[in-house]
Amino acid sequence: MNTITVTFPDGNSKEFEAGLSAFEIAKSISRNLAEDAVAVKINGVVKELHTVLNDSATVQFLTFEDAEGKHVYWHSTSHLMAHAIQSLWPEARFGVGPAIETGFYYDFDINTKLTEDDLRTIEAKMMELSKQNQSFVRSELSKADALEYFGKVQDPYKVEIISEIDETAEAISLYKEGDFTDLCVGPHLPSAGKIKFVRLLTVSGSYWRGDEKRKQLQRIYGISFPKKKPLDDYIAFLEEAKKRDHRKLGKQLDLFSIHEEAGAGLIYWHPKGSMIRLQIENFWREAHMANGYELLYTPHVGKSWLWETSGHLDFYKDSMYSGMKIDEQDYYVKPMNCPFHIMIYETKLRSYRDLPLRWAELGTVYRYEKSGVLHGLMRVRGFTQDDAHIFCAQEQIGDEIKEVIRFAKYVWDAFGFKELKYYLSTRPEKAVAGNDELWAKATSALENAMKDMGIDYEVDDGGGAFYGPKIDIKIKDALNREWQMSTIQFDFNMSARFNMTYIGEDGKEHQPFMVHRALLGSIERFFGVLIEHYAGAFPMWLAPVQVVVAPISQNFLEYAKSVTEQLRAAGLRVELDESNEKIGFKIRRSETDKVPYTVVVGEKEQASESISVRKHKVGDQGAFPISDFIAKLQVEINNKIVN
RNA sequence: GCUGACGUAGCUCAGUUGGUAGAGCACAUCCUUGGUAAGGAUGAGGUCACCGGUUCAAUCCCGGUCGUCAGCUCCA
Repeated sequence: MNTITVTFPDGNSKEFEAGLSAFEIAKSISRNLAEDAVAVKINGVVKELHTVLNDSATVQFLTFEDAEGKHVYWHSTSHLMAHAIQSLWPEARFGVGPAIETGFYYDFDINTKLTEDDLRTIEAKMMELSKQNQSFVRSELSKADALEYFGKVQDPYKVEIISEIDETAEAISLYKEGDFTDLCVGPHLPSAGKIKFVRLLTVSGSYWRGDEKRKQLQRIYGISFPKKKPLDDYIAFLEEAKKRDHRKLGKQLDLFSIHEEAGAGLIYWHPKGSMIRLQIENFWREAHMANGYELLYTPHVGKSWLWETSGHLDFYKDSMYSGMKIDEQDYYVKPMNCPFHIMIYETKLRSYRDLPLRWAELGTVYRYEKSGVLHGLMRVRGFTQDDAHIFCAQEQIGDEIKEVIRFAKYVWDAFGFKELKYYLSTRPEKAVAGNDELWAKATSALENAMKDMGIDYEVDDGGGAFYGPKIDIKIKDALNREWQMSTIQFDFNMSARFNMTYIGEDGKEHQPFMVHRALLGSIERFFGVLIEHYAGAFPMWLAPVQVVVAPISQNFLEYAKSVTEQLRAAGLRVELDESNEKIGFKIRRSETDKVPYTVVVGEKEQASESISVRKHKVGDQGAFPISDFIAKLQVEINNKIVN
């Protein structure tokens, strides 16, 4: 009998008989391991649990806790869902059904339009099938046989996929689970019984192969878990996200509105929202001035010459607000600020001594976004970019990029976002501007800046804009969701089209490098993310109302007014609750408004010239002299403390 | 833009299988002057998104438009 050596991730190894399956090996080690394992990694490749080992190998058992294990688990769940759909609607034809980062989906073609209720029916069917605990069985066919098989079951989608597989490819694999057979590379769970808790989330349309010219199939998204607790946690997470939805909180807290009769995707900032925005902008301006930027203001419209020169009328006319005639000339609302900054650059002959120029503007732009993509503050038609353009000489690009990254980190830190992720996007196929040399220099400037700063980054090969490479920065919010916010992009297109130059040390004309960067992205979207991040409970420095003063009864209104005046004199944003309500009601109102502090004053406080302080979500803090309270709040504001 | 769902008072929602509507909160007035998350009474408030069609009659059925929501596609 042959023996093989199996090495485990912890470095230990053990002898086994050849010909045992990974599952049997797991069982011999621990019953729990065999129970929890969903797949196995043999010599670094993910395989099914019943894969037979004939040679010595490194073996790592994957459970649902591993990302790769989850992937297998969810992929098998998508098959189980397709199986359930096929049982319920036998005419169903299937597109693709992969696992995704959180869960899975499957695209399919059936005559019925599914509703939320149907999702519950499908879930029930899946549970019924799971109880049958059928194995996932792999089989392999030649391309011709596979085509014949799916031709016979008349699935045009699978036939299309198979017909595109390379002739020279090895056998095509199918997976059968019960009476459902699917084209699939695997790997899968040993059997469907491992799928214990399933939640189907949404049903919607999706284009076959992502092509908007082709048929729209129905797609169901779902997620599944081997235990109940993580499913409950996930549902709780979804509910928490729903509670924090900036559209809901924006209404509740009276921050902003959108008016269908006045135009979709256009934001109205209410007094409280405006106050928060003012704080954001004040910080932004001061930070820029303190970090080597100069501030600009530029117009909102420009003549067609500008947009012809910039190329926007060629590339983006469909998403520009249509032109308006003024004095027989076509003017367009600006979709970008860059051309305006360039106009300022070109008002005089620039010398290398002037560079780098760092010009920043909170520039409001308008872009036509398709009606179906608008989403609260996150995707709008009119928004204010926290834009800046850096014009510099080639030898300065490395330092400039580093400086932008350092500054971006500083700004995100101030808003309470500590975790940033960096992505480098390189030259795409569709690149039309710049030559090989420019792309190479700019790309390495971006890459080296991150390397020098010890920053980990991922590379999105070919993900750059057509006019230059870029770094994108994503942030993680309080619910661990990622948002793409900052972008640092080289632009070879504008500088060339506007024929920008500076006179170098050598007395000759050179084309400056142009870097386009936005940190917050758009103020609107940033505000949306901020609302959700803080769940509407803004830290003191941003809170539109920092303190509510609530007298116990009308008898103490005069004292309450005096307290309010003192707090306002210290620069705090204070509201006095003069309403003829009980203190309990006033407290409730300031709590639901998420005001950081509520100051209660009555007979006691008036007598001792003090105030009682209640902190949002925490409760009564007891009595303080007013000056102590002011000093404490000023520390909180100045240090941008997040509670 | 595409597929589907949806649009009733300022907000959150009931309701009418076709006979023009209701609650809670918010708002106004009055009573109450109360110590840490909702005191009481009364009142006002709606062209049932908009435009057409069918019908004796449309908020309800049909068509279109606008908008919202979940995705898809897109995002300089």
